[in-house]
Amino acid sequence: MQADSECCTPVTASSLSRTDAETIAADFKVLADPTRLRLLSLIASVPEGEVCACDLNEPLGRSQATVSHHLSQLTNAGLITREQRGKWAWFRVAPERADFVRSILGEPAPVS
Amino acid sequence: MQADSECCTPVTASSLSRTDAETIAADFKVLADPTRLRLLSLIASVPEGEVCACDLNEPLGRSQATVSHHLSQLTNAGLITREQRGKWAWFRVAPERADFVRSILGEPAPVS
DNA sequence: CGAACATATCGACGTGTGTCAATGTGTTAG
DNA sequence: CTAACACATTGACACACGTCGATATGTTCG
Repeated sequence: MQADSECCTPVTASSLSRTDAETIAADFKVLADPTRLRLLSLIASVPEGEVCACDLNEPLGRSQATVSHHLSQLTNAGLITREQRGKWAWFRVAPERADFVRSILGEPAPVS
Repeated sequence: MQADSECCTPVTASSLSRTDAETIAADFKVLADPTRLRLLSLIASVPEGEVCACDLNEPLGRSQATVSHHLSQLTNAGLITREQRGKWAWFRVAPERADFVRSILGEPAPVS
């Protein structure tokens, strides 16, 4: 792995396990899509705190099926919550994640 | 887009632009891969502060080509820096990003 | 120069995923 | 009950991307 000169350091220190890395990567993967970020931004920006899915299709320019798919992903990740009310589904940013979501949508670089 | 009942809120508030969303998503995409996270973790965990690429192939269990590819992505994203020293390439966590990187690798959920 | 080595790049492959049209499920209105 | 509507699910498709073997680039040493 190395020749004979003064290279290298052993890398003995503890690092992420395969499973931990996969868990963290999965969390980031949810945020790594522009449509999902805009969806999250739309939900977070509404003053009432909640939006029904019927108002999310048009501003995103995506089909109803695609928006529904992304809403599921965001819900499964625990970033938003879903509440069925009559024939409409209402979404809001998960309270525990509100600060995190706000910090993400603020600046170009993640968290910074 | 809606029937006649009391649904829905206009969603007039400002949200992410398409280009902003793409920029942020690209940043997260770099962090959304287990191998890249473990690579970042290895570099961040070495006490000397820098590691040469020759010590990163074996602990990751990936080919030299794959590790090199991921190192390029992390470098392009500004998360690590690369310094050619002789025939070896040395990598360290970018100083400006050190706090951010540490916060990521600490807990299962991103930033929390 | 030429050999040995470290790293980057290339080409190819398999898999994952964002997208949509079509269809299914459940709710409300008449 | 039936029609209309809101939303979820399915199947298919295109494309992005992680991965590797092979090869290219660049460095050191004799």
